[in-house]
Amino acid sequence: MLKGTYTYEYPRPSVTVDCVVFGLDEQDLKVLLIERGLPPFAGCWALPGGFVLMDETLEQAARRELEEEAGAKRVFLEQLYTFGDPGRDPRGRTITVAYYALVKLSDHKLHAATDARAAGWFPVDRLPKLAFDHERIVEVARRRLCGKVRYQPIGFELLPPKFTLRQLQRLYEVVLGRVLDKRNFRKKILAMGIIEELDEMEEAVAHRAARLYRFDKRKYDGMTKQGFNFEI
Amino acid sequence: MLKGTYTYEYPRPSVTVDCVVFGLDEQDLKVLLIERGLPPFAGCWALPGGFVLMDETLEQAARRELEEEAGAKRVFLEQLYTFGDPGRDPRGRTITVAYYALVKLSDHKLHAATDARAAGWFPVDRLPKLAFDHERIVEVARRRLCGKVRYQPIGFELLPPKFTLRQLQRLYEVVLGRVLDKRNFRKKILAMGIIEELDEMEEAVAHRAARLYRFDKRKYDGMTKQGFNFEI
DNA sequence: TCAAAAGTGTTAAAAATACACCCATGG
DNA sequence: CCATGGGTGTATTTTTAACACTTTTGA
Repeated sequence: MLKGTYTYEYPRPSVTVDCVVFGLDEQDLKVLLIERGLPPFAGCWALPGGFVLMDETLEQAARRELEEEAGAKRVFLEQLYTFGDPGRDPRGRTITVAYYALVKLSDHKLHAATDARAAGWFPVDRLPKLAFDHERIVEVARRRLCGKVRYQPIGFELLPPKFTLRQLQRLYEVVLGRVLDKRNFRKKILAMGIIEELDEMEEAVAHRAARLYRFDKRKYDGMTKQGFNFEI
Repeated sequence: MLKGTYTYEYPRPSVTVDCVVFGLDEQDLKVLLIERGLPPFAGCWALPGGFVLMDETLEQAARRELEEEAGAKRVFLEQLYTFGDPGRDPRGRTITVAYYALVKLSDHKLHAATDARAAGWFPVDRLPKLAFDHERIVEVARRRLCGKVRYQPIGFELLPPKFTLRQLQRLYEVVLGRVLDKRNFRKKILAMGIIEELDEMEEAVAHRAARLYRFDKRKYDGMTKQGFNFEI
């Protein structure tokens, strides 16, 4: 991407991508934010993102930014919505294609890669003031996650590869914002037959150790072809 | 929008909107297409759409194109997805924000307004070859409609303001692609209490006339606030 | 031995499904 | 008088919801 002059017959907007990166820890659902170094909104927290290059797809742009700014590689990523109101960027008309990503906070190579700029995980319901219209973007992402988690098995993207049923239940409770009945939850999720019981137990807990499970994606894909529908 | 020269430090893509306009008639679910007059893809059928102007929102751009190219005003319109692969437009990098619209084919001021260019309604599962990646866009729109119609009362946007239960049922059958049980369907939809029974009957049919109903949006909005969830 | 979470079944209520006949109308 | 779709109820199955105690472990 050479800096130079590019001339067009009609004015064109800039196009960016922004990513709402969700992670789950013991306390809450969290969002990864980057502290902006440059104006506009210098010193303000913002979503990781940047300009779309001319020879990359939108998803590639989002993955590139995710890697450059958040150190996140090979994560679940899905297009969210495109925000393009005139005036959303004081520098001039900018259209941003927002994505949301789900990462395993246990993989904590994450903000390591964040070159020199401050990065941090913030509880999704106690965010600092954000740059641009990023608060609205996070809100749309939160709603999408809440809706989608119920009928697609994407929640596993927020957990380590091996997890307990309690972790899984807490995930749904946090994302959906309501408590679930333990026995009914376990019955339902196990009846689906898409999570595999392992011969391993939780370790180093100050109480009875829970069994570990793993999401069986191959089986899920097979069942999906047979008409199975995931639903919590 | 003056034609002239606009110069930037970095290259910028063009940004367009395209609309998948769905309508329902006695036979099928249909999509509105416009015959292209100019290259690329001159003579080919394509979705109505065009460039986003610098001072309008994306939705305004979509509504403007819908009105200019399809004569459709005040219709249900929702953002679908943004398509931006390099190479999807042979003229150069073009990112399109796709919308889908639902219109009442009974309002047939529709393709009237289509200035000089040919427009036509095509069955969604027997489309001609389309320009650009518009086939993919229609496919994404069809899936969105199929998913959304089940948990949001948007189907009514495809029917006249007063409709029979049979029409409503056929709508769901066509969109979902499967048959529904008449008695169970009527039971369920009436039990929701969001459609109002009118003192009017169908006219000029060669069999017993069916009662007309109307979607009660006020009531639906009220119930939604109380936690009601529409579901078919 | 205590605190903390793991694990486990049954019952009742609600929702979904399957299913068939008579009625009204216009041609 | 017949063809066409309108309109209606019940029984069965499935799904969901409510609910409490015993077990295991480490501190």
